[in-house]
Amino acid sequence: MVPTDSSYSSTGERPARRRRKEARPAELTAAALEHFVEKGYAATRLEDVAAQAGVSKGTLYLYFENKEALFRAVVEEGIVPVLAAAEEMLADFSGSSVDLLRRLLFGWWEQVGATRLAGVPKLIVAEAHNFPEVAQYYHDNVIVRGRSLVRRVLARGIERGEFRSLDVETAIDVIIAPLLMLVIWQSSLRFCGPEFVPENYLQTHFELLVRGLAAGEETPGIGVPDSERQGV
Amino acid sequence: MVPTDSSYSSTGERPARRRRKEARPAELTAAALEHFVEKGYAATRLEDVAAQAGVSKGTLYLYFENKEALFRAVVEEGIVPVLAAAEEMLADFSGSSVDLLRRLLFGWWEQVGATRLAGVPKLIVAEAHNFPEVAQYYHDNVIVRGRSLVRRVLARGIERGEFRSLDVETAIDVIIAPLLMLVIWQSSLRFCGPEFVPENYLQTHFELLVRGLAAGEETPGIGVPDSERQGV
DNA sequence: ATAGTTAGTGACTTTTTGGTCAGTAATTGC
DNA sequence: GCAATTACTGACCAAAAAGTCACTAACTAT
Repeated sequence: MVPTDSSYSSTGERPARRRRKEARPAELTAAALEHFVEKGYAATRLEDVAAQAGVSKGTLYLYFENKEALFRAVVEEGIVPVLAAAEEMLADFSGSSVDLLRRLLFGWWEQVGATRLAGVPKLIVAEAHNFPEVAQYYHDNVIVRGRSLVRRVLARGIERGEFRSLDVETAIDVIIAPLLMLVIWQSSLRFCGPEFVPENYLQTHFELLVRGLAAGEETPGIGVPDSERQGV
Repeated sequence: MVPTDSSYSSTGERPARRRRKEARPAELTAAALEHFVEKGYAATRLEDVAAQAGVSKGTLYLYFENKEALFRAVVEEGIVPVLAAAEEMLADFSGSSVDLLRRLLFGWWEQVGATRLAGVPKLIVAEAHNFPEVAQYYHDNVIVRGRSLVRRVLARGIERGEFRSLDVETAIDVIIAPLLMLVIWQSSLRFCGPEFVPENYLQTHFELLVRGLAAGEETPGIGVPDSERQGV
């Protein structure tokens, strides 16, 4: 995010030039992610990215063929490992499905939502049309696998009689949507004041979900609106 | 969206030039909305926008001072009337709060989600940082008022004993998030295949909500996870 | 008809920025 | 030390797109 060696002396001369072949790519993609999320792909100037990473524009082109390659690297970096960890956690879990769902939601928040990775969904949403192949990559490696995680939790809960049976595929989307919206909000509209607490938001979402999924008696009024109901 | 008079003759000569002072601005903003949503603000070429509206670039500059003014016009156009209609509907409604909530969700879908206006949220999300004053306008005139609508439905339901009491402000966000995510998805990732039906998605969201909001006995397992519970 | 008004045009200028490369200096091997 | 290597620099180039304006032609009033 910031050049590691930023020891300006008080006289204002620039920091000594350093050769750090290993560290450059990660510093550049980190800086690029920040700029892409903040300003969008097209409005991001590579010179600014390079400057934030503490190098010149020419150096950026030593490590990335062009702007699009940098964009691909930003997206492809560091997303998959998180999913792998979650998949493993889910495989050997023995508690209730409600607990499992809670773990999934809050684990996601800690591993993704509260980190710099939270900017990626906004980036994908904003640039999907301009980079269809990157969007496809994200779809196959993040969306499909993420949906699969939720699907397994729902199936488990239904099988064990903890959740009522419902349209699983659609429910997955409804469960994930507030999570995505949370990070998208945070990385675009910042005027959700200090009274907005992500943990409370997640907790409310979770509570609504658990009650909404719970097996039990029918809740009245869900099917056809009263106003459109014909006398029987 | 498209030049009204697009009668090319079979010989390939261009359509006759027409003077249509009144119609131009709306046609230009409609074309611009499409391009902005599809490619993003910075990647949109004004020459393309003008061409799609059936005029030259010079004409665009007759009606809008510059690119940013065009962007502002796109956002400010045609959002408020929809909200006004919803506010009125809500004011004189006498049925159950569940029905009211249903009307709000599906009414929003018909009036916004299924129209070209559906692209605006993605546009705002993507460009909020580059146009803080436009984001502020959208916040004050759409977000605040939209949240207020949902707040009144929830307050009404709680007051009448139809809904349990809960953290209303946070619940509002959780209710709105899947709606926004729906239109954002649709205007960016298009690979949600033909098996994805927005109406089903809305119905599932609604059903989860109604059960989640319903007044009634406590559902176990919501508070502290079993795994973290100490013996009493 | 026809002179006057103004919507509309598109070639041109200006600005911005992605991308290049000849040169510089930090590091390594001897 | 000193030469060889190469990470790094930033002035420069070229392409793209915003923005301008002298000119054209559709409409209008008389």
